[in-house]
Amino acid sequence: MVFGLIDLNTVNTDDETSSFDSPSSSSGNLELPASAVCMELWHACAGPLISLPRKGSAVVYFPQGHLERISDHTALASDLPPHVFCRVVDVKLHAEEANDEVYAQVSLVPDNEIEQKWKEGEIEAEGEEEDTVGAEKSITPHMFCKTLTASDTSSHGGFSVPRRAAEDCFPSLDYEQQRPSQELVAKDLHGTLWKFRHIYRGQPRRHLLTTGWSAFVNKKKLVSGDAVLFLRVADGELRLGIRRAAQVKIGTAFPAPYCQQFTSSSMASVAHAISTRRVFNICYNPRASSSEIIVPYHKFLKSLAHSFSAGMRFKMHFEAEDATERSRCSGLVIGVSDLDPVRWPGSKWRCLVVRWDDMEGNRHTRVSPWEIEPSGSASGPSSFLVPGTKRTRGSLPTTKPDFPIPRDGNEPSDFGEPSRFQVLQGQEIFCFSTPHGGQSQSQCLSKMRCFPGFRTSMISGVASNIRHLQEDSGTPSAGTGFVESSRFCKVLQGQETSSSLPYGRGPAANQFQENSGSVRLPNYGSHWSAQGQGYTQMRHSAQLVQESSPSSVLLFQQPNSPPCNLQALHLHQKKRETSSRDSVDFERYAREPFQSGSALEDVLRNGSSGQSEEYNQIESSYPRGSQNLVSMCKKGCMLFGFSLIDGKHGASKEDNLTESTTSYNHGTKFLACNEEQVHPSPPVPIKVMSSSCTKARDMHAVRDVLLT
Amino acid sequence: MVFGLIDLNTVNTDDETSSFDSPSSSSGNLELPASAVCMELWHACAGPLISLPRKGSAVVYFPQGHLERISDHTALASDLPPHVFCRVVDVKLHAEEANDEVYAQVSLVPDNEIEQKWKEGEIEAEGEEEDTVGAEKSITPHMFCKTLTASDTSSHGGFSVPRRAAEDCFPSLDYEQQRPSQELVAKDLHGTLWKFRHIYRGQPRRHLLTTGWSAFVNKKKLVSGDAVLFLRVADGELRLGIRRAAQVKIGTAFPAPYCQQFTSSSMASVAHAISTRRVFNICYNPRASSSEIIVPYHKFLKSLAHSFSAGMRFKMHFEAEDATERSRCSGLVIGVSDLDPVRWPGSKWRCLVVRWDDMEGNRHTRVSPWEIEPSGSASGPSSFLVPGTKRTRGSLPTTKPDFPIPRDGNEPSDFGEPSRFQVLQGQEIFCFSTPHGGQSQSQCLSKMRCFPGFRTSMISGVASNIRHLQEDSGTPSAGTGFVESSRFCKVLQGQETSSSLPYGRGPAANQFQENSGSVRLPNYGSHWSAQGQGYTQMRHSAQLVQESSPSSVLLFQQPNSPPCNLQALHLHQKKRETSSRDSVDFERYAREPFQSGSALEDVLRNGSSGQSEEYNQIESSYPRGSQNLVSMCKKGCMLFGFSLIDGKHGASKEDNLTESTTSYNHGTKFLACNEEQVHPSPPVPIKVMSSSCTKARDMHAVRDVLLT
DNA sequence: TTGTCTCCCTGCGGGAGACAA
DNA sequence: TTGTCTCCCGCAGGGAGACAA
Repeated sequence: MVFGLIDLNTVNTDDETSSFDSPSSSSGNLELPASAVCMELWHACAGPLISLPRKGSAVVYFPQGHLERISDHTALASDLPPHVFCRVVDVKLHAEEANDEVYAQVSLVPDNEIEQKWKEGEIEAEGEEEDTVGAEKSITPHMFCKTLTASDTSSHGGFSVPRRAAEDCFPSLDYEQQRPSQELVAKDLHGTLWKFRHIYRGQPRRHLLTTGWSAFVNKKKLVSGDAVLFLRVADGELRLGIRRAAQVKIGTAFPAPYCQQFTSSSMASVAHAISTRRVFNICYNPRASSSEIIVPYHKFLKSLAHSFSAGMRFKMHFEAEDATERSRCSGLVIGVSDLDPVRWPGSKWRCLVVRWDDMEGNRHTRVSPWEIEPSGSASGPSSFLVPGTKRTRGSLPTTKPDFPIPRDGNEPSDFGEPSRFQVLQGQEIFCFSTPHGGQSQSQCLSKMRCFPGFRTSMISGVASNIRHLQEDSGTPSAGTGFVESSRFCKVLQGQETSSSLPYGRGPAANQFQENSGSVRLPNYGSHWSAQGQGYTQMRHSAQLVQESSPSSVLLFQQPNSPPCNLQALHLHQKKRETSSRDSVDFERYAREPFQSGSALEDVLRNGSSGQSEEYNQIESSYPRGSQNLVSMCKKGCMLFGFSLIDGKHGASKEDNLTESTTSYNHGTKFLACNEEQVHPSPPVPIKVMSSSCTKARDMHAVRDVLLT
Repeated sequence: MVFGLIDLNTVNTDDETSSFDSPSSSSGNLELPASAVCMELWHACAGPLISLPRKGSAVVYFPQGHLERISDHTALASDLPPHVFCRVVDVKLHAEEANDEVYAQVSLVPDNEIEQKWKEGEIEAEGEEEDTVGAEKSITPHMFCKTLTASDTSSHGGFSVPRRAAEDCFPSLDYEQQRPSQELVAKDLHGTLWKFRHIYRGQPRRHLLTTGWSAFVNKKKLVSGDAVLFLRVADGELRLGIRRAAQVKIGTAFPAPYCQQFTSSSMASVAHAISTRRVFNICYNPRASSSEIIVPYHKFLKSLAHSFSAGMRFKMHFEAEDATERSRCSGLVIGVSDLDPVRWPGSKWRCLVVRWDDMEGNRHTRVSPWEIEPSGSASGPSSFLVPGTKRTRGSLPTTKPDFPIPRDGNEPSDFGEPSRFQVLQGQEIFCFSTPHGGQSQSQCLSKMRCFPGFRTSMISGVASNIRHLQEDSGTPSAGTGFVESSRFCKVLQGQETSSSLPYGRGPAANQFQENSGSVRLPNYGSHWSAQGQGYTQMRHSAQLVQESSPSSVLLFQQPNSPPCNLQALHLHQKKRETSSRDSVDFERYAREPFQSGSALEDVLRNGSSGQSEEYNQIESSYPRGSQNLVSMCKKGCMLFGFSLIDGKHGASKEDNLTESTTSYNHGTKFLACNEEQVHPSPPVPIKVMSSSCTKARDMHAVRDVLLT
């Protein structure tokens, strides 16, 4: 049940027609095999940008890129083809002992069949439909992630726990006492237990972790800007993970020993395995932002559907270390040629010579086709970006399809379709509502790859067929299928929740078209659904802008996009009170994705028929913190005191209707901020930290010396 | 010059006839090649028990033992012979980064010639004469080693520097000041610099290291019982090493990464190298006490000269971790058989099945012939132990030489003949003066292997030919040639010095025979010499006994053994004031070892003609701390307030003459204590530390976790 | 609601002499 | 001479409410 999934602005809701009988446990028939580390925690730590190939899916492995990654360019791989078509045999989740960095070990086996298809130019989707959202399970609803503030990491005092997070994730305290406190025990990725004193004190009262917190910060070498995440798994156990800020990635200081094993030392064995068509392993660091050397086959295929030529403008989702770079990742293709015509003739790896619009970043002057998205007036994405434009099955999104396009169909990304815990982060959706063509659109779209839930739900509002939704999801313009997945939990900063609400398609679609200037953008990523939604409330536009404090934890809510998940949860809560608390049958969604007549479709069909009265009906049934939730919603979706319709930060619905361009700018701004949530890296507080907490830093330096 | 070699009870003196023109630098044509670590420091850290094969010498390598050492007993080595005859190609000195443990990488190459000789039963000494004491150089006279007390390692206060040590090793302070202090910078094995504040304060005044000391203790994870050693090398630079107590060997917690490389992972490559007769490397940990898998060829040969049979009693120098086990290492041979008749037929490795007299220790029930020394009434050693018995060249020390004995000649141990910094530790010498036969003798002799200087000088007093000295040195009874070498510096605990005094042979030999009940035992290890000695003083017996404090640092002085080195130094000081302070030409000794008519022989001839008036003449010329030295000697060789003739701990000369048995018991006791100097491991202070310094220990635990 | 600040207070530990072995 | 003890004192840092954003 979604009982515990309640969080601040987005709510996990279930389709009432789906079966919720199976309890949600932390194990199950998971797609990824049980590994050394807790899977939910792994995904929580990996963050929403993670893109993991699925077991059983078809991918392309680029030895050239692999050799590029490891410094040894002299390594032999001469007899390897530039593109090795593989089947993913296994994906194992791991975490570095030294720095808690998560990584995955991907086992690949060369697949002649895929290669054959590739050579024959055959377009195939090879029944990956079932694989897309399939087999995902094990929700971990009680979770929060908070970027550490300077106070959190200072040596004076402990960790300030967001109230809702504490109430959601921690055992409840006896508030009758003068200073309620308890001991929390949380297990990290390595199974290490950490004890904290959780106390509720201060004037005004707040939740704090005191004793034990400092030790944790020091041991983990956390600095302000890093993020910690707590999650309560099914049996009530607490898990504890960290996400380091991009700048101070210790991974560079401590080269991952296990990862290293797969990157540097075993290139020869990889080559040998490929030549003998045996299984080989590749290390996959989801937080490393280098070009991936494993790309889903269909993404690879689709990227080549474009005709890249000099002069073509493009956008790139540039996952730089510095999150701020993210909003400037457009460029111009100035040539198409082999990177290494001698050793890798015909390789698509970085076959495009590009010039970036801004020359600040020391970016590669070469990119691979699948890394970028063409932009420009004539580019394909606009074909479905125009509101109301219904795309039909088989229509090609690109204008110049000089390469066979994969057949339409339910072909989602192999790299983990957003499945759950997607949160409403609607601002970038304004691209859809404000098609300014070319660059702006593409810029938006490229950003959207982080939030596939939005895209999907967006499309669900446009297309009349669920399958079209999937189809569109696979269009290059929508991220070339390489959707960064928060497979299990896109844990969001601060008060954000871990699930989302699918958006109904019928009335919603109409509404969407009617209000072509504004888009209601419910979160959709996890394919959860809610039958009823407080739709009236949803239409309140709201936006939270990250304020001056860079490490503040805020939710970004698109103006005019309905922050309905809260209500939807309430609604669902009301309707499914009898279900077990933590059980949500995602598996069923996985097995029956987007089938007409399925439970999910029912939700989609009815989702947008929000009834505020339903919301009112259920507000009393909310178990904990319901007063706050209700008051928030009554105040126009206040989030932690911020009104979601606050004119200061958000635009009213009317504003957006008339000032879509302004809204778009908001959207642009948002994206940078949102990226910062993922890579919490405010420069200022980090600097403050390094000066105000010299002692702790010194200790870290000492440890660094010791460890190296 | 030996100017700076002065220390408390033993003195480095030079033969006045030798050339002292070449300054003693820390480099030179050293036998061991310059390696990553400071050689003097390495040897200082390795301690006096170290036995390193010499470059160029012939050794026997036992793959069987190698496989035994590494846990992988399934490793292939089936095609290797049990005895691999090798030539030592190189010896490289290293130190573990993690724990400062010293080790050596010995490069061996299979040598057909040696093998051929072995197969033909040929006895050879193959010109190793020159190699024995050859090429040793680079004295590092200013050095001291102190076992850390609880106070030294406590968090309150610093390190109490023994006065003499401070005066000898550290730059002198301006004692005019109220609290004289200076900054010391010392370099450890890895080249890391450590800064300490050296202050002379307190009432009464004492030398202390304060600021910086705690950091050093914590970084190195020192506990009370560990020992630190400072040495001042030629250019005045300070070196800083540590010797950990045996019990808390961190080496077990941190398996030596580099060492590991040579023990576990490369057995296959070793086998391959041997089969192709190429160079291979073996890790050699001088402080690990397991049976050595590399044994000098001549030692191997001589050990097989004995006819081992069931019922034979033996003694074994048991280098257990726990030093206290050292005095009970006798046993009975109960069988001779192959350890592994299938895989290693005919192997001498642990071919003797033994039963130990005490069954406490979990010792091997099998030993190798070269590990033990036969004992019993009929055993050979007594043949030259009887005072006055002159052995002639070619006489066999063993009674049943069923194996060809190596030809007589100047064939010292390949494993580092004691060269310098041997200190007078005469107690075990009483074996010679009190021959009780069999077991007692052998026990003494086996102990003597630690102090080959004594043996050599002892013999020099007996034999009329220098070459006989070497010959005797090679007899099995005198340590089977496997002499633990303090090649460069046997750094002694506390106030002990780092050089020794050769003992004249002519008059000394006479004297020796005259006073058959007591032996004057000047230190001899470094082949330094003094022409004149305050011999009257020397004959004062003195002994320091380790008092109740287990970590106290004391010198053990045999009653009735003359602590003459002090005076000898004074004498020499007087005579050679014009020489440069730190220059001692050891090289010349190395080039001309024991040649008749050489400078050294002159010394030996005249050494015992001590003149107390000479001592009196020079006392005023001693540069620093001379008053103390003089007063000490005048008081009957007081050492730090302990009278060397104190009846409480030592026996007077007369006592020893009439109570040699008692003296022998003293000797037995001494040896255990001396071992403790090498492996300073008092259990009590360590326990105290772990309770009183919990914080520091916790930090270590943290680091352990981080480092593993 | 929560980030930051300041204040309080404890305890660690460095540094000194006292004292005794 | 030096190991141990105790005392002094500075300071790091944990923990609390105040205050404001």
